[in-house]
Amino acid sequence: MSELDKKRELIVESAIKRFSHFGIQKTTMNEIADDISVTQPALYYYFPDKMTLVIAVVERIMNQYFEELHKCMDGLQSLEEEFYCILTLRKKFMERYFMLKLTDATQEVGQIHDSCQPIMKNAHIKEAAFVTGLLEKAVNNGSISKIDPQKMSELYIDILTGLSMFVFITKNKKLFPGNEEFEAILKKQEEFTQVFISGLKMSK
Amino acid sequence: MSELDKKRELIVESAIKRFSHFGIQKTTMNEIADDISVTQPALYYYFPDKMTLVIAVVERIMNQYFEELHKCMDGLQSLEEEFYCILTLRKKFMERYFMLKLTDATQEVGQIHDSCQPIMKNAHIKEAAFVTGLLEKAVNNGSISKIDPQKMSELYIDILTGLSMFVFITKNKKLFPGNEEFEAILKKQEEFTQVFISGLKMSK
DNA sequence: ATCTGACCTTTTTTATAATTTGGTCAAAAA
DNA sequence: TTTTTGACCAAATTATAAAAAAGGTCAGAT
Repeated sequence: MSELDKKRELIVESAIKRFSHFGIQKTTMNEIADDISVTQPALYYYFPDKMTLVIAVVERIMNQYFEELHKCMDGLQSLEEEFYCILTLRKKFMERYFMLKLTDATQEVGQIHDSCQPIMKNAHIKEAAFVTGLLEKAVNNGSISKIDPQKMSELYIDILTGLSMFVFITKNKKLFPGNEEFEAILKKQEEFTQVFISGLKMSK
Repeated sequence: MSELDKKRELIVESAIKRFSHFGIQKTTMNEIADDISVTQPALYYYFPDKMTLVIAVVERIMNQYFEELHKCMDGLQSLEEEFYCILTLRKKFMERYFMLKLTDATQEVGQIHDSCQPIMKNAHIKEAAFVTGLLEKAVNNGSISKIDPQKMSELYIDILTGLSMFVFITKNKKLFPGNEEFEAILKKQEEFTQVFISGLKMSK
């Protein structure tokens, strides 16, 4: 890794810390510069603008997610185990990066979050493809019936996301959610997963 | 119905029209008064404050929902038919009263929507109880397995609501959603319902 | 019992000034 | 050449104050 890339990494690391604590909008380029003891214009030598830095941060987070996703699948046999593993990993990342408002972006100023949309869309496609793979394996296993893996994976993920939003919006009056909310989401997602898998086992 | 109640009805009708077109916040008591050709203080003879009027409006809408819900169940046999009927009715009401932000209330000023919360919570309980009834019937029918009707009805409704939020938040960049969004929601909800019912048919 | 005009208080809007922020650039430092 | 800086700018954000509009009250008219 080149010296330039090392510094880039340092900046991204610092940005992640502030972004995930204060949010993207509440973090200034000056603060990030201070964190790594350089002046603000120095940042612009590594990243042409804030948007590019944000994108680098989000990409890094999503890559980490998929890395851990593949890792935690190790040794799992059943679709049940695999799905429950996904749920806990999603919870972990949602808790950690909630302030980035990666999924909702409601009431946040547009520009920057709009620029993340392509990455998030790509991540969604990637995650859907991953789940599709799990479903195909299960179909070939004979552990579930011959459904449309593509369609079902998309539906599954959308419902997981929808349930998160549901809890945040209806149950959360506070500024940011605590452990109870994340637990509530997980519980609902688990309940759903159980029925969903049963549904997949049934022939259409 | 007394003369007083008639006038109250007139006011509520007028309020519903404006609320569902411009939203609650953007509708003034003066405008409602003008609509029925009285001065603004006259309204306060029938409703002590705006909040009370809003509550009356929301209650009226929810009552209408449950009335139509019971009506459209007539002659239906299977759980599939019943669930699909619920979906289309929910779509109808969501389209009609979207501007009231009954379910989300994000970015809306708190006070008034907070006052609707008890009604909406009650409506949720009522709807859940209704679905519970359908599930119990289906269990007794033998058309689905012996699941926990209470728990499953709650889960079902929460996922329906979650899917609505999902589409609105992720797919809708525009200020208010059009027919495509409502159709997208319905489609996802139908797909989900199909798998869900299959899941209910499986024994745990 | 129902409604009105006049009035009050609190919010919300609007207009404007002050500040901060993202971003640039020539020149210095490494 | 590569990296960093101080000085600077324009656009966006925030702070402040004035104006308008909103919700709500009340004595008295109908």
